[in-house]
Amino acid sequence: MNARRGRPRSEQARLAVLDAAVDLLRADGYDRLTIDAVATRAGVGRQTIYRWWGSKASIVAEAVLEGRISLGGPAIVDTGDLRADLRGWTRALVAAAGDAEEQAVIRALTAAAADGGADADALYRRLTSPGHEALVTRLAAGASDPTDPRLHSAADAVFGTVLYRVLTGAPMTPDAADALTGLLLTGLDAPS
Amino acid sequence: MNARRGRPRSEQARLAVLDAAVDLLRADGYDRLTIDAVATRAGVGRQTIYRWWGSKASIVAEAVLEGRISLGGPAIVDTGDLRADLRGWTRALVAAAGDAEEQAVIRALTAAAADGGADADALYRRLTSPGHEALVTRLAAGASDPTDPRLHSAADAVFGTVLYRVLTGAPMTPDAADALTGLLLTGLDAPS
Amino acid sequence: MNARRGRPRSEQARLAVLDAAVDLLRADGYDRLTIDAVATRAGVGRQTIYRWWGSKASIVAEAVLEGRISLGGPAIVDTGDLRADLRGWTRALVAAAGDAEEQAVIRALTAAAADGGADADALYRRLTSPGHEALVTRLAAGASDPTDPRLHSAADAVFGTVLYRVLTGAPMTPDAADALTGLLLTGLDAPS
Amino acid sequence: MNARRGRPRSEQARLAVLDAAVDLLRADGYDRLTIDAVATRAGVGRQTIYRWWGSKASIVAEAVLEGRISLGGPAIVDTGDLRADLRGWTRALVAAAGDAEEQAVIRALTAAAADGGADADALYRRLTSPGHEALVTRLAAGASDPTDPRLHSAADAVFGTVLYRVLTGAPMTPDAADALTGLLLTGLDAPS
DNA sequence: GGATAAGCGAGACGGTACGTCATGTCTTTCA
DNA sequence: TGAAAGACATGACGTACCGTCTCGCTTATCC
Repeated sequence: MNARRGRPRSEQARLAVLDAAVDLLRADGYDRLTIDAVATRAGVGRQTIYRWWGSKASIVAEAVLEGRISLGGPAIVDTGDLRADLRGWTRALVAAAGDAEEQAVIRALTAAAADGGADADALYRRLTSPGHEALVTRLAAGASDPTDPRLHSAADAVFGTVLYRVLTGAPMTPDAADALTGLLLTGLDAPS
Repeated sequence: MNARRGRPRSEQARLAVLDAAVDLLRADGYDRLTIDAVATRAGVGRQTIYRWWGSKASIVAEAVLEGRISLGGPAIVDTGDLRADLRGWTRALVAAAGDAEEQAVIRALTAAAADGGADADALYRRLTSPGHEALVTRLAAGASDPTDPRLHSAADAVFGTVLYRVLTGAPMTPDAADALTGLLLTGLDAPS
Repeated sequence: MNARRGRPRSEQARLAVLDAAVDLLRADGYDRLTIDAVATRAGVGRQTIYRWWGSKASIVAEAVLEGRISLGGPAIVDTGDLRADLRGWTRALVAAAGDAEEQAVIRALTAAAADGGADADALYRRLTSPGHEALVTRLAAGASDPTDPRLHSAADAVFGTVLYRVLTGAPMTPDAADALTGLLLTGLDAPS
Repeated sequence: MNARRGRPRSEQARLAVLDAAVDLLRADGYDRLTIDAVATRAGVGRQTIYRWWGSKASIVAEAVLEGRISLGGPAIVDTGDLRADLRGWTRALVAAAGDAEEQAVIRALTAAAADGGADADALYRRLTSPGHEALVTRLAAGASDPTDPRLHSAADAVFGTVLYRVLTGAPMTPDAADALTGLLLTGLDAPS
């Protein structure tokens, strides 16, 4: 019986907005991403954006939720050799963070989270949590105590370091990546 | 002799601008900090700001350079007990980062660095480097090899983690601080 | 087989629209009268208005046609004394035009006629013609030549003057009304 | 001592705005005259218009004050023959009011006065008063009593009738003009 | 000590984007 | 098939800042 009255929301418009936003974000960065530009590029009325999103951050958040934008790096494999798996994955993450376009996205989203409205931090959490969770899971699989809270600390340290280095304009080198994984894994090996 | 002709730059105006910028930054955050507002609050013509700084980031950078804004936390003491010293300092840093106003500044400057113009990353480096250097120095003093590059990695991890947790809206707890220092120091104890 | 297929037009909706339009017109004036507001107040879909009227002016025109809005002043009596009848009626018309709400309607409809779409002048004619015709009829009853075209000129002069004075923000006084009727009746007494 | 500080108002911009407004008014009518369009055509920032005028009506009012727009018809001559002079002038006024572009202006300004903000009626008065005053003066020159208040009533009747006929979409014919002047002059000849 | 020069507060300039409002059209469900 | 609901693209509104450009005034050095 209940099926909402009135014209239903246009899925086409929704997708066009998200596409346009991601394109412009990659091309120009977050601060030069304007609602006007998104609307124009998407071929959509400005009011439509305000109706459903209301802010740049909301649009980007939805793009993140749909997986159009992510920061997790590649998936983590489990070969049984934790040290090798983690080293490889961290190197890959660092390499991704070294890419210019990827960096633009990181900066854009960090800016969104930082200058941020109410939902901005949630956005950031959503953005990094898939990779974060995957990392914790892989660490737990190789750990003596899979519930050790230090696993989360280690994962925070990995993402935090990558982010920090991007923001200082000095992205990590593969050596720095190796040093970090070594440090953290050795630390985790010891009892807390 | 050449001692520049014309009216010299007004130190009073310079200070008023920096004061106003810091006040507004703390009060409203970086994105709501406008040149207009700074000029008005400082009782200064807008052109004067453009003449000497040219952008929001430049003003904030100068405030950082003058020590009006810093992110380093307290100074690191050296009692001979590296573990205790580092644990105490990290807890203090984390406590500082838990303060609402301090958090506003962190977010503000992160936003500046992230959505960032040309000088933004340098600004960020300048902002964190005093604390970063002090941390590396203290670590070196207690390390078997004071030139170990992993010292920098550890310092990056500390600052990166604090930053990352602020951005996700979940600032670190004292326990998380302890876990992180334990992890890193244990890692550093082992040979690379 | 019934003549008209489908759901018949809702008389209730039609009346609600006209009521709402007149209310809003009196309250806010013509320029602040919006289709949106009429639809909302009438509890009617916007499309219903576009289907049957298509413009603000059309709605107002229908309200005029139904006598919900008029500008004619009172009815003209015929006591046999043309001068007295006309003088009394003109005074009444002028008094009506001095009323604030009545003035709002006059201004509203004049605006409609002036900035007007295609039908606006027709609206204006419909609005004033009942009073105009009644006035010509009364003049004809007292005139030596009931077909004298100057009767229409005199009627135009009466309505035009009232309108003009309202628009200049200086509504007529009873004395001015008397002066005008005197002028016109004396003029009509003389042969053309 | 006092000489206003800051950049002085640009006369060029002011003139460009007035020119653009008059052009667009003549071309499109008052309701299709938008601030946006005026700014664009004048090559002026929108804010500049809002700074000095704040509304369409204010711009038009200033154009009227500067004589760029008027409704008075031609000047009234005084050949000694009042009847002939007035008949000629009224015919000219009616002829002018029959011109399509002139009519657009009349409608535009009537709309402005009618849907009108605070200053709109003053605008209308300013618009018609030069012609009105000239007419009263000419009537006074031929009248037995130059202070007769009926002279103003007659002038109001002339302008009011012309306006009314334009608004009803039935502009006056030369014959109607003659009828009106005849009516009023005969009325004025008789004692009040 | 008068000329020259540069910085100063003030404030207007042409712009861009904002977020809101109303328009007229279109598309759904319900009666 | 009419009517309500309500989303759609469009475009003007008035505001806030942007970065630039005159102004008159002030404060310095230089001839």
